[in-house]
Amino acid sequence: MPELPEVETIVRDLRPRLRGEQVVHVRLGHPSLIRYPGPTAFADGLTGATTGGLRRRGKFILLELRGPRLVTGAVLVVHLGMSGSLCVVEAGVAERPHTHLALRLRGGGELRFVDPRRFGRLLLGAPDELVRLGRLPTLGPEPLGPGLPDAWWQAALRRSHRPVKALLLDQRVVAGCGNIYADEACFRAGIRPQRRADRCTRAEASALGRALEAVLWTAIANRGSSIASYRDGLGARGSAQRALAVYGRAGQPCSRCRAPLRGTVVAQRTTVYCRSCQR
DNA sequence: CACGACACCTGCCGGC
DNA sequence: TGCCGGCAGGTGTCGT
Repeated sequence: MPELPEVETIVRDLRPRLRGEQVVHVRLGHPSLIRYPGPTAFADGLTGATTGGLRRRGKFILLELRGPRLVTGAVLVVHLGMSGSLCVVEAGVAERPHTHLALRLRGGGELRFVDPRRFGRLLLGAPDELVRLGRLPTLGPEPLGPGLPDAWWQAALRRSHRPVKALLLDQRVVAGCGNIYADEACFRAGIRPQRRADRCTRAEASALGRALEAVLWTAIANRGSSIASYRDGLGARGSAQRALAVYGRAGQPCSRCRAPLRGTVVAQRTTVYCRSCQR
């Protein structure tokens, strides 16, 4: 559910509400979401900690923390999985089902992580240490910010025999792209998702990189997609689903050529593309 | 090593 | 109305 634009939206919304707060109480839900350390050390480390900056890395949310039981550089790491949401509410607000973490803050707010399917993850520690311990994956570069140069995309595609879409979904290649924006980027670049990466021209590789940047920036400007249960950091629905060109539109006319969009499966994921606009 | 298949969960939607 | 199958934005693990 949440890809880079959704996670970015949540981080932007929550950042001002989390800076310089103190955690006065911790409540955990299902323990299996706590991936590091164990639930007891996790709760103890958070209790009494002071919050700092909030940032995004790929689809991960990182909240900087300082506390008596925390190593320097410690962060609370949150991955939303397919169905997770993160928001700050007033402490008195009724708790939704599947709330797996509630941090009561001295200022009267409460940071809540809700995740019905429990595909999400929570970790506590210094990011480089968590990677070294094998608790966090090594991620590829961020596709936004300065953006990745054409030569980078050309090299990445040339190196792989996999379908272009499989590359876009691989977080070790580039961090943050998921199923929606992989399809959207392929459409915008005029490349079929199932096309073998190393059979793309250099111009197509460059176009793919620029297309991914464009669809991600557009989605961020729209505050993320709002398919199904997505909520941004304020608990409201996003609006980018109206802007999607292909995702969720199998059988509907292509916005560019009016031919019916084709639904299929690529890299084990539902995929939609236009047979005439994408080659 | 690189890749594909599958497992992990609950909720929701459409069809019968 | 109610039940059931199918499907969902992600990723870790296992086998080839």
